[in-house]
Amino acid sequence: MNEQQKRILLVEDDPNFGTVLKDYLMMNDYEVTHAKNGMEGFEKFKKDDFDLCILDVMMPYKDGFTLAKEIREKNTEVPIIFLTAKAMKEDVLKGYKVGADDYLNKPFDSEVLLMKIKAIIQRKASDTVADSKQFEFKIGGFDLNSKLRFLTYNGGEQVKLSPKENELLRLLALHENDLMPRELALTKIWRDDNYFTSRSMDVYIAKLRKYLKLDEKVEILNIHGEGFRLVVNTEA
Amino acid sequence: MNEQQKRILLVEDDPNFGTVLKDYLMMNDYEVTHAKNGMEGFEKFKKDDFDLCILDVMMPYKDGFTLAKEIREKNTEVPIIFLTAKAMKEDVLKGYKVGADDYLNKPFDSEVLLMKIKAIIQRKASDTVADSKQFEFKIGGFDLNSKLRFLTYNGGEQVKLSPKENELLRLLALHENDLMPRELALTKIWRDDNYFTSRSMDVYIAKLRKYLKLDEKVEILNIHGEGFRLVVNTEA
DNA sequence: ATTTTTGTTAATGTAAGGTTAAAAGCTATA
DNA sequence: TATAGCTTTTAACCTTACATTAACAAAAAT
Repeated sequence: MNEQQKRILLVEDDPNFGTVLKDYLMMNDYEVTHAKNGMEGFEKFKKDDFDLCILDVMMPYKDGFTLAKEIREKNTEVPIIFLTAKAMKEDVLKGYKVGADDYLNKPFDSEVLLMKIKAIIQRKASDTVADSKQFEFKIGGFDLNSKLRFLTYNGGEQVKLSPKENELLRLLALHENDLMPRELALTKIWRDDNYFTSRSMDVYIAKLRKYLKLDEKVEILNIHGEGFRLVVNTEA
Repeated sequence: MNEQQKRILLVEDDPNFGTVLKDYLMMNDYEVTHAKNGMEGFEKFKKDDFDLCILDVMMPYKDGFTLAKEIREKNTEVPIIFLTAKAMKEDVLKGYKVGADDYLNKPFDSEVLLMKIKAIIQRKASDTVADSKQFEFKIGGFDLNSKLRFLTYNGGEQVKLSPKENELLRLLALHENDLMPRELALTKIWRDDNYFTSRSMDVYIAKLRKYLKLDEKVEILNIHGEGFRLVVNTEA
């Protein structure tokens, strides 16, 4: 077998620590690009295609969170790990809002980092692959253009979708006729899973159902405790 | 929300360390059964269904390797992690021969353990799904889709099943025409075996019988004191 | 005959989901 | 910086879905 080497963008301003970490990761079969600050990090990010970003939070010019936000604007998928100088709850929260997949307090055990990297990359690999690039869907009489965020019924009028509406419907469409687990939507779209985000999602389901009412063959079913299922009934 | 809690069997004779570790794992959303020695460990293993076993190697009466061997005889799948007092190559090898999935030298970083657990459980999950988890069954004129939790009769309308209904019917289907022991359903589905859960199960049997009435060739028979048997009569 | 086990229906309590509306966040633009 | 126009979250209230327990009848075992 032999998966191809995974590519990591490491943004770390401390030259000693940065080089050591880079070498360590390379020894563990990752291809590592090391940027010395946020600016450089973003440049390198745009130029290349990474499987994971490891960002130091404390950096001159451009801190890790700001960089992460910029990266997220370009790419909503790539996993991000933050390195923080010490446990700072505020920061951690802020990090999660940007869509961090994990964070680590320096100094950290390098083996822990390695395990996290493995877990994260593997997780992403199993979700994403084919999915991540599909933006147009036929759903019964509807056409969803997920890039431009609109829904048309029988070529007629276009309904504009909000970002969340759009992502949720897209996720449902990707799993048409199959279970779309609640948890999946929450982690992929809301990047958080708690009572309120879950209720928020229910609100969006209600909105989507309203849009989809035009075609009575299309419906969103609930699977209690599991998630939702977008079905398109074939028969009359 | 969400995946169900994973169950860990922890066999560790040092009471202090054992309790601390148990608490730590429980804080991280695992359900932990703690056994204080190999004997007890094996008893608990037989009674329940675990997703992972963590075995201390050094234990009085029955060491971890011996226990692992016994466990393997009952179950070739369940992942096993060994805790060894210190790096001992010999032992490690011996462990792998028994089919250990990993080992850790005490003292170890608890976060590392956590990551290993996650990785191992996930890996198993992804192996297993396809094979051992069968989700579609034909039962006479019925089709059971156990993933989406519905039952159709002759391609007609879909009846939604509750989680318990679904799991119970699936278990019966897995043993079609054969005895499905009461105790099996109780430990696998209810994860508990007492008067009330047993009565609860009877209620579910009644519910399933109601659904299955549509096809008079399909029935659930009781084997007094033993369990139930899902039969599909072939002749007219 | 009488004690256990099972069959079945109904009642109860709790959790999850459906829906709408109000509040809070954003962003752009005046 | 105020404001208009959106998006998203939170709140509230209601309905449905589930699992358990109770209650009583029937069947099987002793």
